[in-house]
Amino acid sequence: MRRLAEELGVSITTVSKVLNNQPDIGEATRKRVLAKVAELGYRRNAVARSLTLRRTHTLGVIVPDLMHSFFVEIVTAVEALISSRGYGLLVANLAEDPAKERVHLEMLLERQVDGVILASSTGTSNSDLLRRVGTLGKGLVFIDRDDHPKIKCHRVLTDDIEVGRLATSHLIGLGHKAIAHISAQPLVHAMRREEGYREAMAKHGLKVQPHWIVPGGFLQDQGYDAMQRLLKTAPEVTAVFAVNDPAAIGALKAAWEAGVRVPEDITIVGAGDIAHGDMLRVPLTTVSWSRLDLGATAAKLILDQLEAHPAGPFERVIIPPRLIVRSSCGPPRKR
Amino acid sequence: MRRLAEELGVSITTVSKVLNNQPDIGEATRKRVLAKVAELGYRRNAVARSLTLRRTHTLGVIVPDLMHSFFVEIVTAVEALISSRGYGLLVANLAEDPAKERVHLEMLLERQVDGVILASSTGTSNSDLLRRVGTLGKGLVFIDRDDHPKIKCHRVLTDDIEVGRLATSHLIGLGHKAIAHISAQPLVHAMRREEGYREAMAKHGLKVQPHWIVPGGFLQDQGYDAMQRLLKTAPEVTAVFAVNDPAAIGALKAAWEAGVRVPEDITIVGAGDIAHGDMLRVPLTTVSWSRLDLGATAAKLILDQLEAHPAGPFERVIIPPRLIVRSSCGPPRKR
DNA sequence: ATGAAAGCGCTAACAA
DNA sequence: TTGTTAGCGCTTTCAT
Repeated sequence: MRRLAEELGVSITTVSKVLNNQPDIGEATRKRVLAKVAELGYRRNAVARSLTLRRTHTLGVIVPDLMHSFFVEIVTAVEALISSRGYGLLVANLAEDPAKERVHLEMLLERQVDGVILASSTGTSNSDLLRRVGTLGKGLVFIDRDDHPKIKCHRVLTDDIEVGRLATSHLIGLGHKAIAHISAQPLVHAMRREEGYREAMAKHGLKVQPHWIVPGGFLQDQGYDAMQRLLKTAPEVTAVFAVNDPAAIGALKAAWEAGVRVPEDITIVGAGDIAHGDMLRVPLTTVSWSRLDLGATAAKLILDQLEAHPAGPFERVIIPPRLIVRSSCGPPRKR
Repeated sequence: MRRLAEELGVSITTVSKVLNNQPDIGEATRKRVLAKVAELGYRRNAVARSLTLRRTHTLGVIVPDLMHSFFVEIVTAVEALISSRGYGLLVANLAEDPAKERVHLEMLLERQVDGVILASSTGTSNSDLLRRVGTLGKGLVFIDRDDHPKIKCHRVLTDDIEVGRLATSHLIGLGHKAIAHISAQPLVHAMRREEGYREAMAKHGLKVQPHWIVPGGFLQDQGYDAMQRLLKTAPEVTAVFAVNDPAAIGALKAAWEAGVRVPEDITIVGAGDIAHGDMLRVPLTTVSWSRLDLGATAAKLILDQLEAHPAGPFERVIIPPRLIVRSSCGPPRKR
């Protein structure tokens, strides 16, 4: 910038003003500066700019598992929206290791991001840091999560109880009675899916046997293990609602390997609408809510808070879930 | 930091030195400072730090399609490695719109990233910017790409000719003679896959009919369209090598919808080893090279250049491809 | 319409 | 061992 000013014989201030479209600059000077900028291929230093402005025009996003298409789709939506508004996106992946969350949060805070979009994989830790994010005037949005009830921030999520109800009611509607659930602890969205499952069962007068609820997790391997256990301990079960699609796919795999056919012998429904779920060996019936809406809404909320309504209320946006019927579910048969 | 210094009655410099583990600080002072840091929950401002250091400890990565598991896996590997070394990752997605590449590159340069990892979707544009990346002393690595022959930078890629050979030879070995190729232009890695296809055909004395090469692209929809055309124009074809897995999946879909069975009526092989490729309706035979190695190597090269060997030679690392046989390929039959 | 000067929060010579 | 000083490249009052 100094170089520009020197070559043009104007002050640095003038250059700065042109670059920021300040109105108090003569048309002639403006043109000259702009020409020089183009000639030298000058680009202003966002780091220096951030230091004075106390704005980095950078957001951070933390996801539990970047390999899962669900989160990738959210990140993609966020990136698309904010990059069109001149923001950059720092991506941090927990790789399902909750301990990393703190490190990543600190990394983002150190880098002075203007806001954080978080799909936490821990329901209780790091609330000190999260609180600080708000205190520092930064934006904070929880996506697909409803933990940390004390933290004041935007939340964009689906109705997870409804997710559980939708999946379970579908199975019940097909005629199933012995319906198992592969669960995940201890995040509230997982617990709510289980709650929806229980509600649907109760509503139809079906009693849930304790051993029908098998602790699994959000990962394919965990769904696989859970299903293996389930096949042994609960031969009466004809249908399974898995907490999410990766777990459902793991369950599918475990079933095949055990020679149990899906959907003929056992029926499986997932949640989250994983990529290529329609192309699977058994196209997966699932519950879907828009990742695009989720990501775009989160991005919009945070950008609005930052640029338009710094003191606006904290929103809570529900992305409605809907059932997607494919072929992994059928009526019950004896096994 | 000033606050820290004031409360402790020492100079800002002293605090800075402690924070940077400088050896010329008394043990007592060091402890006092560290205690205060913990007490106040102080974290240094990376923006200010970057300004003086002229290092942001941030890398940028640009990928053509974040939704494609191939690139997500690379990004994941990069993020895992660099975040463990204290670096942040700015992610930019082209969403298969090559025009965005320039904007994203400028965004990264403006933000003074220490290096950029690039899987370009344009073979010729933006070489001015790319050259500048090198000039500015920043790291630059091409991943899975070998375009811009004039640009001096690290390159981590696979042997794409071999990819084409591997896929095609497999089909030939199965007894196929009329083998089509769904191609993509104009990036050299795509052209090399086609070259490998031609080589393998030639080596086995098979003549490639011009209409067997159908222009497609890297996207599922493009593979779908290409296959639809192919089914009409080349009924003699019994096997297809698609430029990548998404295109192969599109082709699979087009085949099913046309009532053509895979692999019985037509056999399909892809490239890139997409996530869940083994769980597809027809588990996809493909050529695979490690995305983890690709990403980790790229990250290592750039970090080494930055921290250890600023003047080291530009490396060219080849990640070897290998065939993964699943069930989308079988021997030829009449259609 | 233009510019001088101060300052954003930090690091690094160099002195003391 | 500690502190003083001068920037890093930019924006922003406030004069002129």
